[in-house]
Amino acid sequence: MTPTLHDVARLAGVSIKTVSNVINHHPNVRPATRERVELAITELGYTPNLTARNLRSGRTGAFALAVPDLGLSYFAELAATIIQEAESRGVGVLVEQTGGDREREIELLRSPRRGLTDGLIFSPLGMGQEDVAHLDVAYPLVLLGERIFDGPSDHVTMQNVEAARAATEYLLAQGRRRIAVVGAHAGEVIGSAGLRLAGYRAALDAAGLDYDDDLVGYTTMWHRANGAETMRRLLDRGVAFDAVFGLNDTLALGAMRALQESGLRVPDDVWVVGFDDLDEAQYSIPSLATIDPGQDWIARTAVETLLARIEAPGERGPARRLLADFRLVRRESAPGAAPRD
Amino acid sequence: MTPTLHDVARLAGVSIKTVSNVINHHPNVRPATRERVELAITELGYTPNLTARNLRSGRTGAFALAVPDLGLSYFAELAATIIQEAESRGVGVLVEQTGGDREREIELLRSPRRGLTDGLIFSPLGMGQEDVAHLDVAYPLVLLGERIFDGPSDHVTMQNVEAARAATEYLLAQGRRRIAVVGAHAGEVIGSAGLRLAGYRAALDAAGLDYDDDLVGYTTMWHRANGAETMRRLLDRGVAFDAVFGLNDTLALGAMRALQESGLRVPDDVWVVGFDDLDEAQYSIPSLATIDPGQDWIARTAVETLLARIEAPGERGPARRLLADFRLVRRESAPGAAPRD
DNA sequence: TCGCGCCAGTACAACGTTGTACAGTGAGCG
DNA sequence: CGCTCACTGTACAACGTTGTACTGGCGCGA
Repeated sequence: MTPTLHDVARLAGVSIKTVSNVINHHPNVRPATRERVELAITELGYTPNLTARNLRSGRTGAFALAVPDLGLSYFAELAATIIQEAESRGVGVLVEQTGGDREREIELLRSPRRGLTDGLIFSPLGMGQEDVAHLDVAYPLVLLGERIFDGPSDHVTMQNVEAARAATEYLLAQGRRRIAVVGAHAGEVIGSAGLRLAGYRAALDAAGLDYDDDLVGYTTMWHRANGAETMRRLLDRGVAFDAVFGLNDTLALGAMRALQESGLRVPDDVWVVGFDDLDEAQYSIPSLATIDPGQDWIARTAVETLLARIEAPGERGPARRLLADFRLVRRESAPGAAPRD
Repeated sequence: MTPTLHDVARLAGVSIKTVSNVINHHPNVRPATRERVELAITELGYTPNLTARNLRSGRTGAFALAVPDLGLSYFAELAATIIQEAESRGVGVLVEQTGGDREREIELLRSPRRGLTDGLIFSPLGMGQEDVAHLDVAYPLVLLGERIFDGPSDHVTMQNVEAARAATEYLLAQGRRRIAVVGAHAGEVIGSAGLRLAGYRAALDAAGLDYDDDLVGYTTMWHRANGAETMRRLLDRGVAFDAVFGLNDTLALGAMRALQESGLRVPDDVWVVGFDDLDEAQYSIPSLATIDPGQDWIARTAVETLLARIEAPGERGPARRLLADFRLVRRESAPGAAPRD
């Protein structure tokens, strides 16, 4: 079927190793020979068999990226950046979706399909700190997110507590006093929801304000629908608030939607701040103030770190912790002046 | 390093072929032997080397998916569905982004990385009908989208003309008479923009209305920003309209954004209909009426078709054309009664 | 003129797996 | 008792590539 080194070698009248040498630009090939071989290559339309090459070299030239769901804009944008970064280094990306399901995440770490790639960038959602041992795998692994800390692998993540605190402090500095939260996870301490809620509480504390659990809307998933539904429950409860902190942008957008349905106006009646700085946040009505958690940096750093591990096998070295810078993005939904620096 | 068949065989005191037979559930292995081998496998933590297996079998158990950009919600949702479908069949998906760039799309079709997978689902954006010959490749290929028709490969696509016509007819049936278009591509005949504009014109024709180019907003990209910007230009031009047909949802959402900035209200002053039925369209303010072009069916069908080709190599068979059903989704931005069926 | 070293190229093995051909054992049957 | 056959299991080759060790020839310096 498809031509191999043997076919090219036969046509060019040389050994297969010489053809291999031409392809890999090894020295010690006479120009005349090189030319003859190259002619044979183009004539047959030869392309090296990557599988065979991978078997020899032990490398595949690809890594896997495991995220909960590309339907969630945050992960879609993360994947887009990671794939682009990988592409610029000539590396392919196999994308896996876990649905945020703990069992599937654990399974995925040991899946035979890992053998198709040289490493994994993994953003768990269902697994938690108790599963840290599962991360002790034989291949290069870079962990993302805030479900598990101090694991055996490199970890690239964002400043959830600090950024959430900055968002809350911004609202407080602009005179907001009753700040509702949308998207908390009951009882969670670490994890994006837990950490961001902690940042919110830290800001309240620092301002000498009491934490009021009535202002906190709980949910499980972070889809738009959950944001809207959680906000409706808060409104039904009848507690007054003058601002909303959505623990991510989709929640905040869903919440804005529910606010508008109830006749409240953003930002006239209620200010809203989100978290993630999705592309969409710029174009919502009103545009959504949010936290840019440094996703581009995270994507780039995750790829760099993983490839470095892949290229230096053996040297385990200590696990690295890498933290992105964040930035408050002011927009119409929370139109205050820039905070003092 | 990682154990191989040899290691397992040595430990179990059998030949490597017997171990292979156990792993692949071949018959003619005595239960006692099987047990001994399985014990050795778990003891060593053996996993088959997929690369070697692929070299033998000529299959990789993965296919590639090439889309312009996962940052575009439409493609993110498409990729999510395709990956999920592939996963349910035990197949991996390598995702490539072309940026919609013609050169990169052509290059990608011949990239050595194709050798890492068994086939390709390809959604071109930069290539056009003149590039149809590039699709004549040696591996299984399923084409998506509306850039190229009657190519040598299977093609799964949607009813652009008919669906756009249905959207326009819906607006006309509800009494709208001056329908602006956002997102047209100048001079394009095929391609999503060209076909959907054709559907729009067909609806006008059928209603005995004249096509007015002043109502058509042109752009190149289909991002939210382009929708907003194009709408602003239409407004600046001062032509009156009572409805907007966004050639996709992101354009329509951007356009809604610009309408609201200008003080116009949706749907009180202007109705808006989009195309794609993104998740986001349900949660915008107001929610966006749109066309559901049958994306789930397209994703499922593309995977099925590709895997069928992969599993039946040799038999080229005629290229198949597969068309999804569409559906008008009424929402707040265009709140008419259901159209008669 | 001889010998050394370098260049060009070759032969072979190996990566880890699976298909094919074959060998040994024991049971069943005439 | 001997033959056949089914059942287990083995040895070897092959998938297509690249690293290693090697060979032959030529030029150059002593």
